[in-house]
Amino acid sequence: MEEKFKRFSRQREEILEILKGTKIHPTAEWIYFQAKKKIPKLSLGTVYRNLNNLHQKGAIRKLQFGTPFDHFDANTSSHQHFICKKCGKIYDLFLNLEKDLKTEAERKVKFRIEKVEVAFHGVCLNCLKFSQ
Amino acid sequence: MEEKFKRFSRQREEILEILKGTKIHPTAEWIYFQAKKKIPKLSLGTVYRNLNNLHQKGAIRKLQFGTPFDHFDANTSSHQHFICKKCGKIYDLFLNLEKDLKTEAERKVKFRIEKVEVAFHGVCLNCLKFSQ
DNA sequence: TTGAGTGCAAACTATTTGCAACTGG
DNA sequence: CCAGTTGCAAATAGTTTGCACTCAA
Repeated sequence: MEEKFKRFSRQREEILEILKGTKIHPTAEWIYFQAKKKIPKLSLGTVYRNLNNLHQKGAIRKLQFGTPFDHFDANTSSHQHFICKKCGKIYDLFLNLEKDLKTEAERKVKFRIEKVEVAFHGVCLNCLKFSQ
Repeated sequence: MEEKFKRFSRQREEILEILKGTKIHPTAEWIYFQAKKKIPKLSLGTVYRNLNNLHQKGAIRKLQFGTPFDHFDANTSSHQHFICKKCGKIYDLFLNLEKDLKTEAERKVKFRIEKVEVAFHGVCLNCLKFSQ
């Protein structure tokens, strides 16, 4: 699935491994600093190039939550996100209604729907408890 | 509802009117060029400042669709978007499942959910017909 | 050998911001 | 008046890109 690239590269391998090993939906820069621990000469441009490459190939998801940063997610299976406006943390949700949403949309319009993005915004339990 | 500002300004009024009068979910620049027809001295910075202001007050929605541009929408009632990856056009959808989605999410996590964003990506009917 | 991939730095560009001037109440 | 708002231009900052070099196949 993720071997649609022309060639192997240690940088790309490492970037994908790091992304698969976290659930925090990191930014390019976070991935860059993690990967730099193992590949000290790594450059940020390479991280961006590979993330875009992986995204185009469908190996990862690229997410925007209204912050100035793009976030990345190696979990490409159907799930949703909750973004806490206090702490900025991004949580995964696994709701069953997503496919119904697609079905309902397809009943209303004759478009070819390829992707559904669902994002919830609000305040997470932790922030509700402690910062208010 | 939209009069939570400290003072009246012709620029902000015009920006909001233009946004209310379109369904294309325009960018700041598009609004800028439209408004400039009536207020020639208008600057792009003012457009951004007012759009952010209106957004913070809840008078408009700010949308990101994976393009480098922010899009704006004066329709703040519950609805979803479909973005065509061929022509870039943004369509409104009005699905009934959105509140169920919120309910299902609230059953799973004890977060305070304030906003739900649903975006579909794919190819619209027009592009399906004509460009393949 | 060769062209895909990299590191580096400069370029790009959407958006934000500082500041002096303006203006609405 | 005087604080909110503007126009202008410069700054910011996340991302992209050109180029010479490296390295996988």
